[in-house]
Amino acid sequence: MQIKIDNASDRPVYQQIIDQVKRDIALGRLGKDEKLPTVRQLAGQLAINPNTIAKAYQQMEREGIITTRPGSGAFVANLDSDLSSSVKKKLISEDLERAAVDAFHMQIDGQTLLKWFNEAIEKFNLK
Amino acid sequence: MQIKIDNASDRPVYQQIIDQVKRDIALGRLGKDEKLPTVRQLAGQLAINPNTIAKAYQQMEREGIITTRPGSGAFVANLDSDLSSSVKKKLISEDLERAAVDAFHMQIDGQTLLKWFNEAIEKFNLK
DNA sequence: ACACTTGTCATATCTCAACTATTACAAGTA
DNA sequence: TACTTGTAATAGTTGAGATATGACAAGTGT
Repeated sequence: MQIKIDNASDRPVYQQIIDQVKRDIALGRLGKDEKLPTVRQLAGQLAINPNTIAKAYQQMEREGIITTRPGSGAFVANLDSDLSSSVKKKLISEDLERAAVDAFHMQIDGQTLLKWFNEAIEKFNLK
Repeated sequence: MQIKIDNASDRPVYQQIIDQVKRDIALGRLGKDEKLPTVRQLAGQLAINPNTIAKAYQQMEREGIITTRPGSGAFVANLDSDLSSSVKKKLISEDLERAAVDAFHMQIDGQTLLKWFNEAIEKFNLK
């Protein structure tokens, strides 16, 4: 479990942890039932407060990404999204439209953007 | 100039304003040299502090999105991106990969994601 | 049973970004 | 000259994020 914290980032530390765990799962680097580092382990390794790690784990559990058990640890859960299709589309389209707006202002043409999009999804085996 | 503030959003107010101005420009609703609402106007309309509007305008000027002149107002500037191609790709790919990761966890297949992507870029006439 | 590990909880404290409130000023407009 | 406009400065409030520390209940291993 290789996690890196970018202190220059405007993104909070606990959110960076969530991002990277979700990314590793999507990339297949973390499989179902696989064990995550313990709260105190990761806190020591990253030299940050255990509460911050705990916050990340708790939020991921709420999202259904992992399951946690005191005494055992934290483990990757099943893929199980209970969101409605319309909510899913809304959440994801926000990211996609933000990319499109930025592309416009950066004068990126549609063809280039599509190429980058394909590169992005090839990293993750969607479907 | 129709701007809506979502107080429930985790996104700061000044950032929401920037998002929507950039979006309106990309959508063609705001054209070059077109005048934005004055700081005090928009502040009154949204019932928020003028400083917050000013902050948004200042940041947009720094980004080259608009030009401002005391006494006159704020106006849409030229499209003029000075970022290198690699930086552009990095910034945009962050959004695209985030969408891909979320899609994975929401169990969205690649085909559906591609459809949503096309819908997103059709709103903006990219080239 | 016992010692240990693990996630969780609670409290207190610190920092910083965001926002508000208010006043003043310089540049442009009419 | 009177007015509008963006900008600046100062002071204050709020909340999120992070830290420090200690305790607790649930699970593990012997």
